[in-house]
Amino acid sequence: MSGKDFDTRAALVRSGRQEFLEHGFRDASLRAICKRANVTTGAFYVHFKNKEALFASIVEADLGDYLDLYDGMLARLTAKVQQANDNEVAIMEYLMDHRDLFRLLFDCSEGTRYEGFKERLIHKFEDSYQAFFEAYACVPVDHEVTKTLVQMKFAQYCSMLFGDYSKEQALQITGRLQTFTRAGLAALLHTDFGSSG
Amino acid sequence: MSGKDFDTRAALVRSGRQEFLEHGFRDASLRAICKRANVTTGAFYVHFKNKEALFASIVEADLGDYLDLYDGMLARLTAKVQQANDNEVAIMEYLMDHRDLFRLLFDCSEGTRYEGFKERLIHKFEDSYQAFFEAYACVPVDHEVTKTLVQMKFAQYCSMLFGDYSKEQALQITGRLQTFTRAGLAALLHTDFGSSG
Amino acid sequence: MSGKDFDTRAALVRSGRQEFLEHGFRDASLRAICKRANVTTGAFYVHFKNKEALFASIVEADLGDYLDLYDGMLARLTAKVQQANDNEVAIMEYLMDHRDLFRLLFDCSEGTRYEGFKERLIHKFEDSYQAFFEAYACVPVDHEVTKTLVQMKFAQYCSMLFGDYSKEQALQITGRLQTFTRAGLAALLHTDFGSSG
Amino acid sequence: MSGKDFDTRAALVRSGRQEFLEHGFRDASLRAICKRANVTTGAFYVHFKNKEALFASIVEADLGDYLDLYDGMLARLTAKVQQANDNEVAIMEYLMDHRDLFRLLFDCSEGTRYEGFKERLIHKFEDSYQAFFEAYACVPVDHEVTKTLVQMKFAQYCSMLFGDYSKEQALQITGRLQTFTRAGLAALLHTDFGSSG
DNA sequence: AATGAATGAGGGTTCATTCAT
DNA sequence: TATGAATGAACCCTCATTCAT
Repeated sequence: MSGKDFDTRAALVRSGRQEFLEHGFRDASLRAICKRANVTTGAFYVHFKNKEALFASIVEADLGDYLDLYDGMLARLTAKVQQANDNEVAIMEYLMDHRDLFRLLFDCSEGTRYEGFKERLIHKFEDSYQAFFEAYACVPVDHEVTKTLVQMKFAQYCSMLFGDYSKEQALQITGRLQTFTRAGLAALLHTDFGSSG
Repeated sequence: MSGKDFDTRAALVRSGRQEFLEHGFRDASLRAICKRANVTTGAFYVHFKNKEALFASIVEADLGDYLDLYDGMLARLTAKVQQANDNEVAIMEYLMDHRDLFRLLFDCSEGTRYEGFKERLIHKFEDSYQAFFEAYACVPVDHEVTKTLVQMKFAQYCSMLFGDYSKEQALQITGRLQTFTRAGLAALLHTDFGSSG
Repeated sequence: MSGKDFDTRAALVRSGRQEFLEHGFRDASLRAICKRANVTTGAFYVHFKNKEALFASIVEADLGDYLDLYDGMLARLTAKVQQANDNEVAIMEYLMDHRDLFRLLFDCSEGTRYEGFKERLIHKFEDSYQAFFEAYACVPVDHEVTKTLVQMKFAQYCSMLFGDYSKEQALQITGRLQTFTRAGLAALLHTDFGSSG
Repeated sequence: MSGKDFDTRAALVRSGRQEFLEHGFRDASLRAICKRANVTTGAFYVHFKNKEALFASIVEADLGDYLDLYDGMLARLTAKVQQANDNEVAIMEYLMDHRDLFRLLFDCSEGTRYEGFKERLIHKFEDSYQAFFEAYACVPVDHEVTKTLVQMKFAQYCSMLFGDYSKEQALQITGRLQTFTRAGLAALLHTDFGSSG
């Protein structure tokens, strides 16, 4: 817990984040992470049990201490969906505020215990969407159609997450796309959502 | 030309396809491919110049001989988009007819010369969409919005490609989603596409 | 002994000679030899027991059937030396007439049973030179000096053998160098060899 | 910087030198080098980037830090030749003081960036000799004759370098051979070099 | 006589992790 | 806390040779 300790650990977290983002967990080299952090491999193992522990540490650092990753965040995100579809901007804002975190979890976690995170989150979204459809649709929506709609929604998220956008741009695009999504869903469900969402 | 010859090569292609689909090109192990095919590593090199040649062979076998991969297919696919949006089903059918091919190219080709295939294809789609919008939209569409729409469209394709659907199911879902997409675009462009596409 | 047989064997001998000359025995690839000869590896083993047998065959083909390599040729060559030093040109002519042979034996035979051929030949030369010196020198010549003189003589041979000279050029240079060698030896031995050799 | 560290590296340098001298760079096996040094293959790569780096390290260790290999040494050696031919002993002494170095560079460097070292050095010598001849000869000397003379000179060097001589013996033999060389050149050039060189 | 697929050992190299210091 | 040398398995690939056809 001394100042030096913190520096080393912080440097590893920083360089680990970069390497994992660039190459993914499996293809990231521990040596490269250490080299980028100006730290020896031995020092690494003082702070982290192994490569995966570094990944976990990065992911949890991004999450902050107040959030229980596995349950809390999914609940948090899906809760917003359940408030109907007028909170797209809120979700996008949340994702953009934890950009590296979601990039890592969505695209770079293969080989860690977080593998499949995106898929699990998608599954929650599917349930939420399906519930929403059952509540509002004048016409039944096939579950497989829902699945694909959720995939498309996640593609929208990822487009922002992995694109070169500022948070402001991302929110603006999200706003524009709400027109698209809302009209599309209205047609699909034979439901009029009104003008405000 | 003996029976045995064909068997080994075919076994390598089969096991290679599986391993590449499961782990991606880079993380697939040649030893594992050979073991799965009940073949020694030396035998592998009788049939293929190297690991990438196996990948190329699989990809080209899927393509068939009638298709020029790099130019032909992109042109072929994007041509369909340029015919407006009433050929979604045709595109989906094409993709589903070459399912493993596109799975490999879209998701498992990192480290091969096919790397970036999906991104290049997406870029072509962006151009096509943008051209389409400029022709039909009553309201200008921001290029960044187009990009995200294309990402969503590819998510739709991938949802079928990587999901557990028969071609028939995929086409049916695609049909249902046309309602969604068409209405969404109409709202976005302030354009009425009529009832048939 | 059929026509076809001869062709294959001859092709292997020809391409083997090239590959051995270019890479040496050890670093020459049997596959490359076969490929250059448009012959399969299997066919190779019909005609030759193994890689070394091809080398031996090449060397013996060059020698002709009338010459017993190990003893005969050494005797032949060293006999000339014993006739004093006025047969330099004859030796050079002999070497140039069997140029590939001596290139192979001198420089490309590592790993074969011919390895050390040059060294053995050099040793014979040393003996011959030493005997010559003992017969003609007015002053004793240290054996180690003899050794180096023989090395230099072989360097002269190799300079022609591996250089890009026609036989005529080689003989001409040899003639010029006789002036050098003779005067040098005369000074070393305190002996006057006269003007003709 | 610990004692163990130095030992391993030194052991690898020592065994590498032996293996390279015995088999040449290309045919030396890293595994064999490691085994001879009682070290795992992994340990090798702690100390050297790759096989060639070990070779370079050995060569540069032999050179010492005061000498710039590529330019410096060639200049150094050829400079001596340009001082006429009375410095044979100095050259020989220099070579014998860096015996393994020159053995490696002359005979074992194929496949490394030092490949062709001897040939380049020989070329420099040819230029120096030719210049010397043009300055002192009463009779023109054909360039091809010069080439062969240089080859013979190098044979003399190599005879010492690869023979089993002490430095003292080598210098003594060199002295004796000066008689030979000087008289030979005098005859060839029709020039009297006097008694001292 | 000829094929060419198959073998299995060995090539150089990289890896995450351990451990004496 | 930190070092960095060491491990040993795994990586992709090449080799001379064998053998069923």
